[in-house]
Amino acid sequence: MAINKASSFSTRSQALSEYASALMHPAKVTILERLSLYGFQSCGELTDALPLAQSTVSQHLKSLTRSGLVIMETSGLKSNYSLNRDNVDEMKALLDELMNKLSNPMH
Amino acid sequence: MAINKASSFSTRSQALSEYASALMHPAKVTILERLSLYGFQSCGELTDALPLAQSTVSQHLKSLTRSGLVIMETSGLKSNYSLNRDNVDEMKALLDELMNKLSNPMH
DNA sequence: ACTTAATATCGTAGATATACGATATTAAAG
DNA sequence: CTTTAATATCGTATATCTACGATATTAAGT
Repeated sequence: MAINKASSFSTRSQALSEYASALMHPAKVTILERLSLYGFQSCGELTDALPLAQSTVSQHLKSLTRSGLVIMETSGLKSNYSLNRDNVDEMKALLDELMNKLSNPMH
Repeated sequence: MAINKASSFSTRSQALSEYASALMHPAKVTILERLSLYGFQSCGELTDALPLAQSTVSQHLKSLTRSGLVIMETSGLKSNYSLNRDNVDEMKALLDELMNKLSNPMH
């Protein structure tokens, strides 16, 4: 069991759910907000700002990168993370569309 | 391990993540859209519309109800589900706020 | 070369989500 | 009262997420 049925749904609702998964943990929301505010942040700066171990933060960053919302660039020893604005915009558009559907029964 | 650190974050980002969890599966997105479109739907109608077993749909409905986005009313043998508009609006406001933060670095 | 520092990865563990079939519950119909 | 129908719950299995400490990797500094 635990067969994956996600792929039987529309690509739009799949994309929506994948982006929603990127917001699923408060730490991830906070990371995205900080990346927007500061332009970029290293793993260490984010670890200092969050009540989580370095390995856990690195794990969250990997998950955000996989989701496409975040980009990593290395600079010497540091890894700098920043928002992928294109995909953030895409997420915004999908969420706006859904919110409009839910607010306005007229399709 | 697996200690729950979610409560160490702001109530706003916690609320956001909880609503995001309600969108985490394409089936849940589809259910919310159908509830908006049709006003209400029974478990059976939703099961007919989705490629999932009745018990799985019932489980998704329970999770959506727990999240506060959906309300259940029984009518004879049937359970009719509809959107909780107040909480949908709250989710919309939280998502709008986040999307604005992510689009516009000015706080 | 050696040490230090930043990050990533590994191993592990508990919690939760997804999925189903089988069964229980409950209301209506006969 | 028995049958039927709609839904919920139970039991179970797999997958994924969250979390950590320990370790590996890698770049820079000495």
